[in-house]
Amino acid sequence: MTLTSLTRETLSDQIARQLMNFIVTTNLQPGDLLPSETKLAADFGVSRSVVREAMRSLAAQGAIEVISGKGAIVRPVDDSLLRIFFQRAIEVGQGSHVELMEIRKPLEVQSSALAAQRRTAEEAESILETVSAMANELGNLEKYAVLDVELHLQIAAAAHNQLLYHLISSVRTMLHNVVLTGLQRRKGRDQLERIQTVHTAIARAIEQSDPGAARDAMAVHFDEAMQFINSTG
Amino acid sequence: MTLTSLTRETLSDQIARQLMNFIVTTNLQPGDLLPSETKLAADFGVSRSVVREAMRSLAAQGAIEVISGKGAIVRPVDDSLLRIFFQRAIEVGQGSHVELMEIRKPLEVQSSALAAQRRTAEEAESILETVSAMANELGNLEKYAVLDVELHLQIAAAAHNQLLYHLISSVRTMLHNVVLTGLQRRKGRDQLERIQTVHTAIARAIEQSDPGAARDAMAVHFDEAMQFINSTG
DNA sequence: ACTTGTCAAGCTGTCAGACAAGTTGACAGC
DNA sequence: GCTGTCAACTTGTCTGACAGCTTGACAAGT
Repeated sequence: MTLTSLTRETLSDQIARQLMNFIVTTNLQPGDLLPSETKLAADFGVSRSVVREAMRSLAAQGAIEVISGKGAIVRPVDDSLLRIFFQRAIEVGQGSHVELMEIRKPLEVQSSALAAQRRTAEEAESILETVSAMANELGNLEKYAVLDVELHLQIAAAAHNQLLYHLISSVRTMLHNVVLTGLQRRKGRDQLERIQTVHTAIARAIEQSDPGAARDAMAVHFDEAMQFINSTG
Repeated sequence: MTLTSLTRETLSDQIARQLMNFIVTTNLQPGDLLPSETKLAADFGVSRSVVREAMRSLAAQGAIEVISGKGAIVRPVDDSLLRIFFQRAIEVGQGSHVELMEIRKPLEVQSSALAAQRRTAEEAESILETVSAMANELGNLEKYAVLDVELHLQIAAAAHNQLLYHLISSVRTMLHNVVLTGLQRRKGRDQLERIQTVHTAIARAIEQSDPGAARDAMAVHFDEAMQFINSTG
């Protein structure tokens, strides 16, 4: 017989669970208002403190947002939880920016391949537009960086995989400074033009529904980016 | 001039942030005890309720664990936040098991390649041991499934990328039932032997420090797995 | 018709104080 | 050495209170 330490579930934990369940089963949509703390406390037969602590849990997990004087509204699923995870892991030294890049590469490669398979005509067009807009900003690093984010997210969106999108988006956010540094190291116009060439290849492969080519081009893109991030000095 | 809606930060949010900061800067390790709620309330000059709500936030994010009658201890970084994210995304219909598989594949492929580059001698050996242990359980699906999880996690550990490890571990947990179903569809002994062959190829490539071969073998493994998951009936 | 001022009702944020229940360590008794 | 008891400290929950914010209704003034 094996023994396992037992823990009574606290009231607020139970209520947090029930509230989450309530949101899902009654199909509450982002923006919808939850009952007030007083009412919930009465319904559950507990004090307001307990309900408040339950809501604090859900708010900390990004499931709801509590607005003072108004109430608690349901929040859409976004990448905030992922960002908290990555942030904390790095803070505590359980992860690094290099590790993030090692995750980001295969995800973006997959994103590129899926986009080539699933992109709508509109998505393909707007990706090509972004790439040509970037061609005009080779002299403006800041604008180029902004468009670069946009491009990668457009591709991720065209992959039509929301989990993948959130992952890429959150990892990208964490790496923002690293990417910028990498770009700055390639200040030379010829270097930026090389990036532009690869970007074009990716976009074209997606537009031509060629997953293999899209995958390869994105892989090249990341291998080259890695070089400039690692080149110290 | 652009206007932006402003929000006062609540006391508990401030305290949650400061507490997290305190944990990191004073280098508290998992298991270490935080000051008591009463003491913190006194130190911060606020009521105990506020401190409690702050701790509830951190507990919901898995940063600490509050034990009744004892105190709050620091928790190690694990994949609980990731699991909450995936769980919620799927509950709300913002994600699916297919999407999870599409994420899992590139991550495990990368994991396999990195493991081939970085595995220690001990890791290579224990991976090979697991594979040969699986060879003896071809008739026992349950045991085989348990060892399968172990193998993939051993490989992820050998990749020496903790973020990647947590991601793979959490995605795998979410897919547990799907994987089991996939295995059951391959009940035929010859089918399981095919899996075993590929597993062996992966392990051998890792042992021989051949990232390319490891990558390819893992990709094949997932492509074949996908077939049996998708084959309805 | 449209803005403005005011007010009441309801909500969240915070406080103080209380008691129950769990944990721990010290210590006496066997 | 083991056990039972007790005191000190901790978290869990409750109650009642008040400040500050949000919203909607409504009257007053243009």
